[in-house]
Amino acid sequence: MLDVTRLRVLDAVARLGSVTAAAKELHYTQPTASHHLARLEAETGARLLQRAGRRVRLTPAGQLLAGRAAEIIGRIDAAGNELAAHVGLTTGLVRLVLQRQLVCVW
Amino acid sequence: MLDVTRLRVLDAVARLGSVTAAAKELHYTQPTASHHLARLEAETGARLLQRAGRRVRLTPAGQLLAGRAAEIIGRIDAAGNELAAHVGLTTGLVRLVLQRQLVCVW
DNA sequence: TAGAATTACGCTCTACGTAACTATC
DNA sequence: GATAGTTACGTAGAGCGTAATTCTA
Repeated sequence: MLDVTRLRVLDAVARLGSVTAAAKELHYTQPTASHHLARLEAETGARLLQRAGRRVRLTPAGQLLAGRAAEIIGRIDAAGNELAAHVGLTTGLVRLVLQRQLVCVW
Repeated sequence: MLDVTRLRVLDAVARLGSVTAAAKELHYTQPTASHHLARLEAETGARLLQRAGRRVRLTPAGQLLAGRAAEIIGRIDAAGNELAAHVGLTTGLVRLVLQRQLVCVW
């Protein structure tokens, strides 16, 4: 099963054009983003990136997967928003959530 | 961001009707599945399950999220299959992957 | 030589299992 | 008492960062 954390990195690289920019957007360091990409290639058995000078470019397989990744991430975000709206409407609570950790409800 | 691992547990509970059956299908122990569900409720701030005797039933919020979870999981699986087909067609490799760990390529 | 990526290594935190507990039929 | 679920606790592994290395414009 594809790991969504790694798909997020691939999606960011596809949109922003570099590992560094992707890492920055996701609040990772560059090595962490690079590591996720390397693991994604190992886990899928597909070459997803190729060096182009000191930049990287997506292979056809990488572009294919990045497109699907964007759809999947969109679905996940939409589901989260939908649930939040549902909960908000039915309970009227306000939740403060930091790093997946519930901090406050009132 | 919703955790897909936990969504898989919720989806299995929705389809199979119990935490025990869901755990078995996903090759987890029952406490592990139960823990994922508890964390999912804490992270989303929504009641997703309610005890019904010694079974559990999904709340409306739980049913909503379970439906979206099934869609998301389907998308992820489809993307993985699509990529595998693409790689298979272009390289002719056979990959043996166990627990996300690449074991052999030839 | 400055910028971009990878590799090496260590630490923290999460995922998971086992064991113990609670509750319902 | 058997079955279903939860809570407590310990451990192995993954995620992330820092540091060091490689490569290219």
